[in-house]
Amino acid sequence: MARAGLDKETIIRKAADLANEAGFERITLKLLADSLNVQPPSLYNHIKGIDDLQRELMLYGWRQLDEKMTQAAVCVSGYDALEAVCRSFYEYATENSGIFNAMLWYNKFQNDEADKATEKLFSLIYRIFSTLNISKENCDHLIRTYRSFLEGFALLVNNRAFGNPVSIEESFQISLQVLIAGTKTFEGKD
Amino acid sequence: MARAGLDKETIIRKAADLANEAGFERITLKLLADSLNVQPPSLYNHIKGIDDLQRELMLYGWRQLDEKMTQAAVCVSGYDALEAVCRSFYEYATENSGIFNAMLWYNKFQNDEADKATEKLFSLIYRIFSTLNISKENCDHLIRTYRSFLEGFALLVNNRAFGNPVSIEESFQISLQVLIAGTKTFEGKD
DNA sequence: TCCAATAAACTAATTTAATTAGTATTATAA
DNA sequence: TTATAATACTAATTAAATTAGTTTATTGGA
Repeated sequence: MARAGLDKETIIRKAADLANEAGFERITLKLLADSLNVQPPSLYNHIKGIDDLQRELMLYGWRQLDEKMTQAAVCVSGYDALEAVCRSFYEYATENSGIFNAMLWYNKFQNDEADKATEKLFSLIYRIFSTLNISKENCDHLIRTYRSFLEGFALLVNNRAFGNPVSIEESFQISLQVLIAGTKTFEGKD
Repeated sequence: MARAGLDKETIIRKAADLANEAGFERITLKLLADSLNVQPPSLYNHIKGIDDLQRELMLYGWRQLDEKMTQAAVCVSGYDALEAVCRSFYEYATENSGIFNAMLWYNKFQNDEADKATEKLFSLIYRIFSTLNISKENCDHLIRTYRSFLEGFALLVNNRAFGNPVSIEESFQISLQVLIAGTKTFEGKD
């Protein structure tokens, strides 16, 4: 039988596609194997199992997001950079809802690789905040504020939990205004 | 064989306990049945299956949270009420991480019952905002801002995604300060 | 009180997914 | 060219969800 030419990268990419199309929770090794025209056990030559697959998908997402956010911060500074970076997070999370779902469970796989994938991202945000005349200590807290809002907002959008006809784009814009106005009250504090 | 005296309520409560103790994703009908000293098929006399169980757990959570938040809003007003209500959300979500996890997937079961469970909650928040001299339109957006932040923050706390030793309690406090300061810039607007 | 109907539990069987064991075949590199 | 390693396979196992069909307890009239 002809070799399928599988490798880890191919498998993760296909899983990412399936996650975005059908939903993260609906990925099974059977479905994945079918999409790749192999039998489920063949996948075990490249991944350790479904937990490993999910972990790889999580890492894949954070690495892609890091790339995208870093690009968004090029040639902008201050609050403009902050806004650009937030917006790129939102775009990635909503355009890749399946992968984003895998990323949410970040915690469960806590390890060096995961830390490495998010470390660059953190230092990017950190660099932006540090140009805003905000104390290091408040920086740490504000990063959590923004991260919470962004993950929460994207999650709710992806889950179509915002029921009424109010514009989601406008809500995002106003939310950023609120956060930024609030952040400004911390300039020079401490 | 003696009847176990099962009913839907008993099953949901036990599932809620298990979700908080072992994690929402780890609930199986086998585990649940064992905890209730029955065989898995017996559960089907009261619930339609595992999807139905998860949906019921989601509703159970939103009803409990509604109750708790309403209590938190008694005898306070304005931004104090807003803060009290946010804090009670946070407490519930972190003290009931398993149930909160079920609540997150709210969307997937969108129906009248789910809407009814969150409707009261929405109108509570709405009433609070409407005392703050904020336009109806901005109200709609700000509710999304707060909701996103609160769900995101609780999710991250529950998943132990805030790695560093910075105080989580302090981050929550500062986040609320940021949101409230930002919200104040919308007073009288529009 | 008795009995029919209903509800609640059961056992047994089915389906589907994840995983493991063991085998065969292809590619590669000495 | 041949040994080795990698890759895919089939077959079997385990575990969970679910369905079918049966039994037994409860309960509300006659």
